[in-house]
Amino acid sequence: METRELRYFVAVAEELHFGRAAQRLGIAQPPLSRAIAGLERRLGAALLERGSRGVTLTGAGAVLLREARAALDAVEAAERRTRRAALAGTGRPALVLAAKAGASSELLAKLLDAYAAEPGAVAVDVLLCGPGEQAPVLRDGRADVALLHRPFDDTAGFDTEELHTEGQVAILPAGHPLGTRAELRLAEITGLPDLPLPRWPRPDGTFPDGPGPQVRDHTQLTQLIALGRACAIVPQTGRAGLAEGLTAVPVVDAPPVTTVIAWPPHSRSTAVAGLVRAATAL
Amino acid sequence: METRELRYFVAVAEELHFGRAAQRLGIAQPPLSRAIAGLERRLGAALLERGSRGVTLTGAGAVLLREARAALDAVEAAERRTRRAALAGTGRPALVLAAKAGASSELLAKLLDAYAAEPGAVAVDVLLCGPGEQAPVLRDGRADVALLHRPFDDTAGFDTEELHTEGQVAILPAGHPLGTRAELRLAEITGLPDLPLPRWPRPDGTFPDGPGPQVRDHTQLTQLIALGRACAIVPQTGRAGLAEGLTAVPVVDAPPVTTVIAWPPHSRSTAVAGLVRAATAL
DNA sequence: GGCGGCGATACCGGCCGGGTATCGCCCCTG
DNA sequence: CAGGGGCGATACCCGGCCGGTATCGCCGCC
Repeated sequence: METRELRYFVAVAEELHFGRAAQRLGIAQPPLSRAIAGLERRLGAALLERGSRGVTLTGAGAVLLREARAALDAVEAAERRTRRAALAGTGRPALVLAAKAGASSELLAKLLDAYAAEPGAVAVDVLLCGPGEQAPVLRDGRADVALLHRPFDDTAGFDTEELHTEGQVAILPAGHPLGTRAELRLAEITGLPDLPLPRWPRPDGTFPDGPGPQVRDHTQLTQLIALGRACAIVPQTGRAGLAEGLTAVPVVDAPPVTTVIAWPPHSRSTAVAGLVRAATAL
Repeated sequence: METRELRYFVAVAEELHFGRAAQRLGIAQPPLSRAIAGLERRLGAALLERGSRGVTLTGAGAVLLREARAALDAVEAAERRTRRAALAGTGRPALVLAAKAGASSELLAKLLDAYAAEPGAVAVDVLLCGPGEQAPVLRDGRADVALLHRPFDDTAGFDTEELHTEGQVAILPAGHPLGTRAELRLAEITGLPDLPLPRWPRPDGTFPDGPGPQVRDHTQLTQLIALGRACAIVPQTGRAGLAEGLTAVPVVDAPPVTTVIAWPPHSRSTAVAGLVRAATAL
């Protein structure tokens, strides 16, 4: 199977429409039809059900969609990482570290400093991601290493080392009655009608239903809290540099957050290994 | 990048010789040279150093070799799993479970029984592997799920659930002086000049240096022990059905062995999920 | 200096991927 | 019920690229 065929199939499987898929791929529709038909013939399996109103995936098609996405990510990763490795020594970014924007900034700074002090350290770029974006970025090669936060991020499929575990705090508007308490419990916060928890975007960009404002980044969040329109539960270090007008109160029964450093399991490169060593030595 | 190019590059990188690589690929040498040159041109990176005596990998080439192997495994896995999914319902093997030959046979039997009793269970094939072979088999799609044994097998890159933890025992020839002991320590066994630990093949098929006979499977091992030419340290359940002429003694300070069920992280198919559920419910 | 090994280059032929035109089918609608 | 439009499949053609053979250029070694 060629990657071209996989790309074609993914396009059709996502659009469920040959015409739109062809358009997205920048080719005409007939070659696309032929390519899919050829794929099905070679696999000896129907991948798509051509019904009278629209196209649907067969069981085998659903399997191929999942597997093809993973395979294409791996191919893309190969290309990107090779390009990056080729620049090592000459141009700059020999290693890309992905981290969630607005999180672990202190840890991140210490890590970069510690690694830079090592002999043989290469230039490290930091790629700041939206929540939950680190894993895909690591899978498709835009990054080589990532800082993830359990239990929010799924670390499945990567090698990891734990770096740090911390409790969580509630961030409240400064004047809020609960802000004077020494500690809180989850149940006291999740049910507040005046301060709903915000909704974060899902990986596909849409928002879950429910009350609470939609937020896309940290700045929006702090602003909303300061306005008294929301509250949030975040790891303790999120309290550092707390903006004007916000208070933090520990939430004793919130699950602890573990920051881990993660990398693709097959990429035991010396550069990655060095960064991991620096991280665990912190 | 097309998978053809990746296959070509891997062949050259492994052979470090264009002629032999071309032969292995079943093509002539000139198209291969051109394909690699094209790849290097498009990546803007030298992958191979053509020296006067032979070809060597550049840094970027080494990165691409690792990444390309992973990517090709993923593509192969996509193809195999799709073919298998297409047969589900009609022909038989809809799910393939990899397990180490000669290990966990009791657990395996219970697992297969428990899963078969579930509603909606599909046909499961068991693929018996040599030691350490389960992970590659899972990566390239020959299997969908595997039973692995920590700390021997590397579970990096997979989702896992722990099933069972057990201590290890030493297997000795029946008449051996240590065979009468109630328990042993690692240090008492590893140094025995008359009963060396056997050497298992590495993933590439070669054997590490050292004393001790070379063994490739469980049968050879038991035979060698019965002959008084070796001893072994194996998980407790390996004692079940102990062959004539062998004794087992617990090794109290050997690391415990955990049997886990593992599957590729992206393949949350209902069939795999059902098997995992059956396994954890044991 | 000649020879042999090896990768690169030159050149050619056939296949296949991609394009345009068109068909066949089904659904929807007036 | 007839007509039209949307959509995927088919027919057919062209060009590029993949793969083959022949040959060159370079280097090391008898």
